[in-house]
Parts: sequence; C-alpha cells; structure tokens
Amino acid sequence: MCTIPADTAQIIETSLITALEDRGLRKTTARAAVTQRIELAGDAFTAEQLCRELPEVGRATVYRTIRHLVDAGALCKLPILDGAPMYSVARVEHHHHTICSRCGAVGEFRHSTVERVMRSLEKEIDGDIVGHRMEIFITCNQCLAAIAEGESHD
Amino acid sequence: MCTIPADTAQIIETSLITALEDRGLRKTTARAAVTQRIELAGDAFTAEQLCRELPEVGRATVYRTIRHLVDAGALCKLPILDGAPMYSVARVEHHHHTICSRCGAVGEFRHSTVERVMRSLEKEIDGDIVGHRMEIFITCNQCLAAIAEGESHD
DNA sequence: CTTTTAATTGATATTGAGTATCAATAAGGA
DNA sequence: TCCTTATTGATACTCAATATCAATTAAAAG
Ligand SMILES: [Zn+2]
Ligand SMILES: [Zn+2]
Ligand SMILES: [Zn+2]
Ligand SMILES: [Zn+2]
Repeated sequence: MCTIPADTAQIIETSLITALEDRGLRKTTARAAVTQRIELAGDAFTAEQLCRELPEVGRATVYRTIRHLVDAGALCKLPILDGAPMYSVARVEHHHHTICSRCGAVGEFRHSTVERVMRSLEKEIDGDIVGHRMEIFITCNQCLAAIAEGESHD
Repeated sequence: MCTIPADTAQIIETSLITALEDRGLRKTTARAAVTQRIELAGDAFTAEQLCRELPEVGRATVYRTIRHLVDAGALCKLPILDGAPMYSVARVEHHHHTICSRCGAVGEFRHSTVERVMRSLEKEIDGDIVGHRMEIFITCNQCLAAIAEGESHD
C-alpha cells in the first residue's frame, strides 16, 4: 500500500542485498543467492518459482527473504486473483502496474494525472484515504505479435 | 476484471438467486441459503466466513456458489494481499472499491474522472488495455470515531 | 586469528484455502 | 408420478505459506 505521494518519483535502492543490509540484516550466502537471482532475471516471479530455481536455498529462507524485501519497499507484491502473488522489483517509489493477462508480464508506470485524480477523490469518499492501488490489465506487445502470428495458421 | 465502460452506471440484478437462475442454474435450498445469507448481512465476507455461518451447507457448495455468483458478475472478488479474498455484492456494473485497512469494510464507488483518466492512459501504455482495477484504502468513519474515542482513555 | 553471541538457516511438521472425487440426493420437466 | 440430470457434501487431496527448533554461520569483540 502507498500514501499519496508528491509528484516527483524517488528512485529506489538499486541493489537488493544492500536494501537488506540497510535494514540491519546480515549479508548471507542464501540472501545473496536470492537477491541475485531476482536481479538477474528481471521479470516478475512467484515465491514458488524462486524456490524451484534456487533448490540450494531452503524454501523458508526464500519466503523470508522475499518478505524482507517487500517490507523494505524493494519489491512489490502483486495480488493475483486466482493464484499466488507475484513479486516485481520496485524502481520508483510510488507507481502502479500493468499486468499482461496472457503472459503475466508486469510493468511499472507512474502518471501524474492518476495521482491528481486520487487527491481529488478525497472529497468524494467517506473516511480518510490512507493509500491506493491500481492495476491495468493489458495484452502486451509480445503477446499481440504472437496472436497475430498464430491467428493466420493455428 | 472489467473493460472500460461507458459512463452510465448499469444497475445490476438485485436478487442473487435470480442471478443464478438466469444462468440456467437450479434453485436449490443450499443456494438459497447462501444467497440469502449474503444479502441479509450486507457486508463483505470471505468464503470461510460463509462456511462457518452456514454449517448446514457443505463447504464445496459454498465455494461453488460463490464462484457462480462471481461469474455472473453479481459478486466482486477482492484480492487481499495477506489472506483470503473478500467478496462483496456488486451494485453497479463498473466500479472500484474502498477498503478500510482497519476493519475491512468494503465500499463501492464510481467516478467518471477515474474512467476518463483510464482512457487517456491508452496512449501512455504499451500494449492493449483490456481492463483495470483500483482500490482505495481508507480508515472508515466508524473506525475514525473508534480511534478518537479510544485515544482518550486507552 | 580465536572466541563469543546472536542471527540465520533449512528439514520437517503444520496450517489454511481451495479443489477433485464420486456415490447419494434433489430439481424440475415429461 | 417418474425419469433424467444437476447438485450436493463427506472425504481426500493439492498447493501456498508459516511455525518449529536444532545446527550453522555471520560478524563483533578480544
Ligand atoms: Zn511495482
Ligand atoms: Zn498512485
Ligand atoms: Zn464491487
Ligand atoms: Zn474503472
């Protein structure tokens, strides 16, 4: 969750392991393995995916490390309605996500108008606004291309 | 998920059991019990809550009925990041939700500006937009009152 | 470079949400 | 009423995620 921010995007800590150290956590081999894997692959992922890809790291540790990264604000936890949440690296402080309904690819976007509208909703809504979340579901360009391709001879 | 709608709210089927019959499903005692309970209580709920409150209906049936209602568009399924999804009765066709972070109360809102911004984002975003979702997290008036109350002597 | 101390790990057991199975039951049309 | 088919629900199961706790390891201190 996120409070309504000023309109200048703050760039977040680049190295995930550093984000953990900044929180007073020790730099261990397990944590290095997890954070490196996340940084190298780049894509959004689920906890179980990470466990499969890092059999040398215990499942509990993978889950714990992910939780720490989310707490540190270095990872976004995206609710997926039917299934396990996905995680993606946070690059700017407040943003929203695009999710491709077909392949699950996750993108980050930030748009001042959206935030302006949020502020304007304060009047319309009962109670105090403490945060908001928004996801835009898309068919990504890659999937569009694949569809166009397949459509002709599938 | 929802496609970007015209700006006139369509009011949805009032009776949940009718929504099921409209889909060619039989009117059974189990389904009547589930839909009545949902309508009478009014609040958002989780599947497990319903199961507990309706011990005379089998757990599988509760889950199945909820799924039918969601498919029919009569219920919204709200992703809750740490925990089971919540369900709330849909009253107008396209809308978004307010969720009280403290008590979990769910509200529905609809605001033309939000939808207008969504349309304007089509240019900014790679790929085809197929839908969107938005939740505003609040502290509801009831909770604000409770906090003010408690603050003085807790 | 030890020693010491507390954080961390990970195998295992456990919880919890949700689904698959399938024989018994109930709806509703003929 | 009878017949056909949908529905039910007890049970077993899957899958994600967490709790437990003895063994390990990081890093601070000496
Ligand atoms: Zn993000
Ligand atoms: Zn925002
Ligand atoms: Zn709703
Ligand atoms: Zn909308």
